[in-house]
Amino acid sequence: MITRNPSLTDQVKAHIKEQIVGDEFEDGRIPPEAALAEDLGVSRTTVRDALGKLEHEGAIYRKQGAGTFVNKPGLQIKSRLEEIWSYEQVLEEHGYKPAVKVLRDEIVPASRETAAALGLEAGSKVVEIEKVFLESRKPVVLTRNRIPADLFEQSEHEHDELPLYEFLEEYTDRHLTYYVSEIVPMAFDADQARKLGVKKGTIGLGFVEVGYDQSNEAVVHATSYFRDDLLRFRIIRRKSGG
Amino acid sequence: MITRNPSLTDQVKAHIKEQIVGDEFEDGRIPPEAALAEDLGVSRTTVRDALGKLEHEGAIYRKQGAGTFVNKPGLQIKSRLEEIWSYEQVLEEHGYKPAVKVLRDEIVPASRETAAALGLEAGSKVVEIEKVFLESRKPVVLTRNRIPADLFEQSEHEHDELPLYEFLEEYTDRHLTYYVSEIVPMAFDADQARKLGVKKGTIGLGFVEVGYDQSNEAVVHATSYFRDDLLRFRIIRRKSGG
DNA sequence: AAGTGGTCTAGACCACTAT
DNA sequence: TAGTGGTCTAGACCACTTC
Repeated sequence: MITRNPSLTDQVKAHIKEQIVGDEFEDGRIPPEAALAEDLGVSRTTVRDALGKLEHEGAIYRKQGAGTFVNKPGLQIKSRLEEIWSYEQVLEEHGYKPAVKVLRDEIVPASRETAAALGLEAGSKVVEIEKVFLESRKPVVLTRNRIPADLFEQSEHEHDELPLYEFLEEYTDRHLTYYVSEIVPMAFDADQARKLGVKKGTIGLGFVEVGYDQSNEAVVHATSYFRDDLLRFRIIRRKSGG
Repeated sequence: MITRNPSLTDQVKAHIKEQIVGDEFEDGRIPPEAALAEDLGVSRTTVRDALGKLEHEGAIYRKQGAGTFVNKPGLQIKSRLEEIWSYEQVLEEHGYKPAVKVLRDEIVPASRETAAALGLEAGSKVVEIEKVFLESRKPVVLTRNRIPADLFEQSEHEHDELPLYEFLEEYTDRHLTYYVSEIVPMAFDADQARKLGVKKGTIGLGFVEVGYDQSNEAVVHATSYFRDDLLRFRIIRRKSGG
């Protein structure tokens, strides 16, 4: 199911990113687009697409008429909400060595919320997987994923400790492409608190999310809970977004 | 300080968006890019850029080889974190008729946090503006903006009830281009609770943000607090982002 | 005036989906 | 196999910053 090599644009992006983190640009000034294009033997469009991605993730900024520059503070932003795709990765970025523990993995009838989120009949069967992500034995993240059971060809599966998108590609023909996430501040209940290793009533963050596949169909209803003392999310908000 | 007319791309985007919300596409299917380009008399690149923006904001989705389609659920997502640029706008999207009240507007020495966030000497003067946003007399959002005082040519200013980006363009030569926001779940203290019209200890969301201008300089340190019972944020998280 | 990023064009070819 | 979106090219002109 794995597809083609990285696009030219992504190769150019990676190449420039390397030079940025290697601090190879004088005064944080990145060469003109035309020069980059010629040096790398690609069109200016390809260079611009690559720079656009780097700008979007905060690694560089551009000033019309002036040039393109390294954004040093932007490079240091960790756990950007828009870029999260697996919690192991998030914890690694923080310098942790993450571990995953599967607490539960079973087929249950969908709750009303899950059925609504996934567009299922009430009471349809879903696979529900509960995991905690830990760093040096301290729980940081608790997740509950619910996936329609009929997406799976076989009812048995291993590897449920994999990141969800890999798990889905392993056992179904669905590819997660995006999530819509609701951000919920909350006091943890007894169950959540116990699994996160904190006292009941501790304040933390929750996400209520629906994940969609390549055909824009809802494939997963997820709820996640985070220890605010160990992990805090950031986001870059841009004017151009609207 | 206002500049040129909307780009062709943005005009095309607006045109297609109109047709989408007007439900003018059969079966939610949007015409091929080549057809749109010819009909509108622009290049396919321009059409693609416009469609790319619409896809990014969740209004459409594309399937390679198959076509481009209206994303009905995506159209209904309100208060998307990435797109927020003024809280009046957010409240309007929710069908509220927002009001703004300026609680405070004064020049004070920067706190340590503010000085660090803005790269100022400790104790430098900053303009601090505190506002609440209300809907039908209920406070929903409380914000505190701190701007270096020496950005202002004159020490007096009116119109401090304007959205911050308009206020800055009115009185300084800085344009806000993006924010880096940290998301903080919290229990409101007595002061916050009183100003938001809730009980002390009520759980809500906070942002701690730094806003940057067109030259990537920090121009505002903002802290904002939200009533979770009246306003909840969402975000679209994409795999392509990384 | 020179240099740089921003927008736009016209066209080629590839990868994938549907039938 | 036909049709659609995805990638890439080469080049033109504009808007803005810098000197």
